[in-house]
Amino acid sequence: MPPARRRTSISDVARRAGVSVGTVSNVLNRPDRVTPTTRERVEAAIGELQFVRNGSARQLRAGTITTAGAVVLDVANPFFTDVARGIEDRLDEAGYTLMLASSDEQPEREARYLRLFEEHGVQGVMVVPATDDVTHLVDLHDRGVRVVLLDRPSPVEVLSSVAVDDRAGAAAAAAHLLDLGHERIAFLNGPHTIRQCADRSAGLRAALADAGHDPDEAVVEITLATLNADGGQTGTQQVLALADRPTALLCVNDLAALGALRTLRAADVPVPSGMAVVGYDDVAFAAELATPLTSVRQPTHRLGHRAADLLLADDPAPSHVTFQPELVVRASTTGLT
Amino acid sequence: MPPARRRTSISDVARRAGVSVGTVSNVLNRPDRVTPTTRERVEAAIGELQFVRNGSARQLRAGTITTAGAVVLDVANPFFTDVARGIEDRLDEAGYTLMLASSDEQPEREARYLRLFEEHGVQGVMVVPATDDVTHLVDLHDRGVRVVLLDRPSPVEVLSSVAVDDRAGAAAAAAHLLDLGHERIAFLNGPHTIRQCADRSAGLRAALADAGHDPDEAVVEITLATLNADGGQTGTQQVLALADRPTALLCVNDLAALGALRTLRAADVPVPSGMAVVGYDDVAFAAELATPLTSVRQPTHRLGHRAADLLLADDPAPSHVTFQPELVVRASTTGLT
DNA sequence: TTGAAAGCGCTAACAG
DNA sequence: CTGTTAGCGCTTTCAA
Repeated sequence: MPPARRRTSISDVARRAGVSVGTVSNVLNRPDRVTPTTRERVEAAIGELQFVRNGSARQLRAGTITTAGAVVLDVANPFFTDVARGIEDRLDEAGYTLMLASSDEQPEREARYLRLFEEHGVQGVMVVPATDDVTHLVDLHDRGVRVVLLDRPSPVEVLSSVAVDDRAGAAAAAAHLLDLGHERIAFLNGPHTIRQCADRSAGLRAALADAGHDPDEAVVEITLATLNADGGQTGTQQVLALADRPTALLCVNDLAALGALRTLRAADVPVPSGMAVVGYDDVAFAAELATPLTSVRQPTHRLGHRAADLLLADDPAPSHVTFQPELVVRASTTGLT
Repeated sequence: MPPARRRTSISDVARRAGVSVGTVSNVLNRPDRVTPTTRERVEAAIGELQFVRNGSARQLRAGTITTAGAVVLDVANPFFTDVARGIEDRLDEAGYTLMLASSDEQPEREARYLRLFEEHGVQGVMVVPATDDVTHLVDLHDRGVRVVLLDRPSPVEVLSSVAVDDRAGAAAAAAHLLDLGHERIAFLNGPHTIRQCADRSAGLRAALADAGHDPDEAVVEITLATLNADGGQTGTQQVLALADRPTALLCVNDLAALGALRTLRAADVPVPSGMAVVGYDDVAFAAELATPLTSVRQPTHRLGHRAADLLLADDPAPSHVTFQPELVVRASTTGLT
């Protein structure tokens, strides 16, 4: 940690150019209001001194900035980076900048970044909440920060949200597996404090119940410690150790499915004859795996784009957008190439 | 874009609690210097008013903050997110926060984010330069911002850098392909303005020359528009259209290799008998693909961790760290499972 | 067109 | 232990 440096300020520039600070500020913000001659002098001074505006001071006066923040569960998950990309693209059009952070599903980390963003006066935040409790987000909203819930429907009217129907996604996967004759399904899921996970669980059970099965019998749900390949690996090991082993495996995301496939291969369990596998998100590599992965596709880019839309909207009234997912069937369930 | 909101300030809190602003500041920063009774009163006021510190003002006084910025080429590339993860982990230990941005290999975008970071007084920046010219980074350094070059060796002594030996990586891939009898290699590379790409090209050619081949004959280099799966797909189509088709394909990263494999499969070109494929980065999914991918592994997490180390170092003297890559051989070159 | 000066919200030095 | 106050760098009236 180096010692605090003394940055050159607007008054250094003013002195150098032989003008007042007000004039420097003018060439910076309203160049037309200043004589070309003096402007050139000031610009020369800026160049020589390598002057860079102090954003904090600027913002302190202005109150807020053209920056938005996003907090997702895991930047290492392609699903979230694709969503972030959608956000960035939309923000870019409006001249806004995105600050991206990852909560790692930890509410404290989420809170920390949210606070950082708020303290620095962002226009708004888009967040995939790490927990079911959104009161802190409502508070944030009440303090004048635009809040858009990402990837999950808002439990409260006042917060905007852009989501994908998670019950439908899980139900589609369930229907497909039932079609193929599977009657016991293991679900490698995240904790139900994450709404998407709770919804997918509900969707899965509802679909099974509709088909005349007892969900408590038909579904073995395992809660993953981490929603990535390592989590999927550990979860799959647990499934394999089960006495009455299910014949199909639904994974909370494709990263977990990757871990599952790896584990099944190591255990010499053929896919799908020994165990059918369904992922979630349909990330880029899903189609290219050793066993191409059946997965629930979500409109990632549009999700992010739309969220940024709501963030930037002139009308502060909250909106709630829900997209529909789509099951993409591949060899990990059908065995067909 | 909502209108500027009036945030509640420290003086609002002071008024409410019936104390001075100095006292409020004290309970915020040095709680021990204030009587428990008044502290409670102030804390109550903070709670009632939902007060949130104004970071800009705070920082304006302090001069700089415990935040670092990182600009990578593409956040959607797992290689970079893994590096970012290494950075974050190290920064976290020191109580620092990371602001992550993606330049998309565009120098203007890189400059924009760098400026944003600098204006907001970050302690330092870690950047994977989008161009070969680093004078703007030297200037940044001269202005007192810590600069660490990520994933490429510094061309100037004064800038710290953390890199992986790109010539060695490409050379290892070349040696492996030569061993297998390949004498013509297509290289799906990025523009040479990106140093890593230039170095890998040089390493590849040098290795071939050392083995007695004429690099101009043995290597067909194709420059990708985008360093991802789409780029790899387009590049591979070009390779397949070549009159004297090479027998091996080296890709600038695993994303491009993913696109290559997809394209080869669509064209019914068997891997590796019709075309051997080597990736770069050895990302998580490389081992799980339909044809497990031979790839050059880089120590991503350590790379980021080390970069953050340099950023945080007490000693401002520049260091230059180079890691060695490691070729991981899989079926996409050997055909063995 | 340019300059002088107030003030954004906060922290820290100094008085009381 | 608490209050007063200067000042961080900038933008923006208001005067000249």
